[in-house]
Amino acid sequence: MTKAGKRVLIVDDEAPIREMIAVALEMAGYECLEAASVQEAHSHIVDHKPDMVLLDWMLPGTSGVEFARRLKREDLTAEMPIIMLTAKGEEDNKVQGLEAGADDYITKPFSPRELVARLKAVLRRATPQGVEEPIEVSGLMLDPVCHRVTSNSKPVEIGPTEYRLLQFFMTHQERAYSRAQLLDQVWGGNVYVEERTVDVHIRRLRKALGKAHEHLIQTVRGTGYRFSTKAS
Amino acid sequence: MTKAGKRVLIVDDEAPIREMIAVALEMAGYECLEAASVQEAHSHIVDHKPDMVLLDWMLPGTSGVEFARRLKREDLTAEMPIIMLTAKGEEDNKVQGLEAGADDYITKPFSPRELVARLKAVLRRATPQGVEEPIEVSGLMLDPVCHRVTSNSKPVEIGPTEYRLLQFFMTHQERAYSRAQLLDQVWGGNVYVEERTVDVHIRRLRKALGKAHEHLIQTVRGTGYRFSTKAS
DNA sequence: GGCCCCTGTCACATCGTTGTAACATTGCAC
DNA sequence: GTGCAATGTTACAACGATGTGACAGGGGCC
Repeated sequence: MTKAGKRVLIVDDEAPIREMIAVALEMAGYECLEAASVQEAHSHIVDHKPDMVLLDWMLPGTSGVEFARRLKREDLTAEMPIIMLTAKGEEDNKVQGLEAGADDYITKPFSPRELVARLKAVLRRATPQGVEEPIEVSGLMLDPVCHRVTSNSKPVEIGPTEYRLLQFFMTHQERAYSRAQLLDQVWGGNVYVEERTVDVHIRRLRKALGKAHEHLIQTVRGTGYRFSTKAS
Repeated sequence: MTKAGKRVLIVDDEAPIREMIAVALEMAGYECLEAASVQEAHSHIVDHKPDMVLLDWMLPGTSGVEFARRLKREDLTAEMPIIMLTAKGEEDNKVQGLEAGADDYITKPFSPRELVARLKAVLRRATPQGVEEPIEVSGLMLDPVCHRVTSNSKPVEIGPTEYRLLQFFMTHQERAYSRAQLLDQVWGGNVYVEERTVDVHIRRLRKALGKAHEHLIQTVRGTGYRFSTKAS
């Protein structure tokens, strides 16, 4: 859900440059949107809600800085990180760019590696490290910060998928979910796996939780599964 | 200790620039020291133990880079964050500056806002100064003052990077960190290295700690690493 | 210059995880 | 009880993530 590529909007009026950037980013696992103009960029933003924007300094019509400023002013987009791209020699613009609210600033030419590294850094800082509180249910505890699960204080060994599954259940208790819903929420929307795979992971999770807590994961016959403290 | 403004030492031979920076920083709640030369800077450092140094590239006598290198080499000042200031067009020096041990790098002209932002970022990353107590965990001890690590009283030979990595872990126990976060915190946000590099240094650290303590550094599959005394 | 240490990266080895299929069991409808 | 569908359980091969050793470049030191 989070690890699955973030969406990056590339705004540049030169198609080859956009393309080059897009290729680099896609290889790094990002999903790319491209826009040649401010107008196009804006509609992309509205339609697809990208996680961040790569914005060229030079754009036909409204300039990049101006656009950045506008994005930062609107509530909807104020939190969206922006990296500005500029040709070498326009160094003076740097200050303007950062003051317009850009989160970082890259001078062309740049290596794909540098781009990806900076992009990662910016995304990392922008992603609110929400105050992740541990969740505890009758002796079963999941601590997102430590990335650890304990059953009556004893550590529980589970793989990443089981961890996400359990986390989802513990944050959505008492409600039944179909296998399809679980695949959506835990695996991520755009993967194709058999629904029966869910059963197997449920089994693994139950086994890992042991007799002490396996009953918390209940089968809802004909529908799916439910995490509940009440007896079924 | 933290709430009260941090002390920042400004080293630049041009008084007006020092003044401008000082005003900006004081408005942001920092306490400023000024030095026009390396000698003056050095005595300020000895006398007042600033929390960080803003260092101009061009200085009479010893150059800024050289001074930075010297600071990083001496135990007393090795942990002190440095931000280098440079005039426009000396972009190439950037690499030199960072390699000399600077934590960040700002090109003149810069906005006060940028300066304060970067300074905050660097300070945030910096290990909390002040009373540097040795940290001890089940026979593994790290003494920041002596810059030394011992495992059951036997000295542990590690390089600078492994030392910083271990120090970070020991001051942030139990919590899981991604490779990206470790790069941010231990390497500094402005270097671009492969994430797998973290694995290699983890390996070197584990090897150096030996069987007695290597288990303290735990792999969190699919996520990163964690320093913990509890079994995984 | 020559030596040594540290660093970042690569290639390869190893290990854990994952999805699927095959088979066993359960529960429900009749 | 019988039959059928849904679910539980196990085994396994492929894949991805991590461990590991080796290497080249750079800088400090003499």
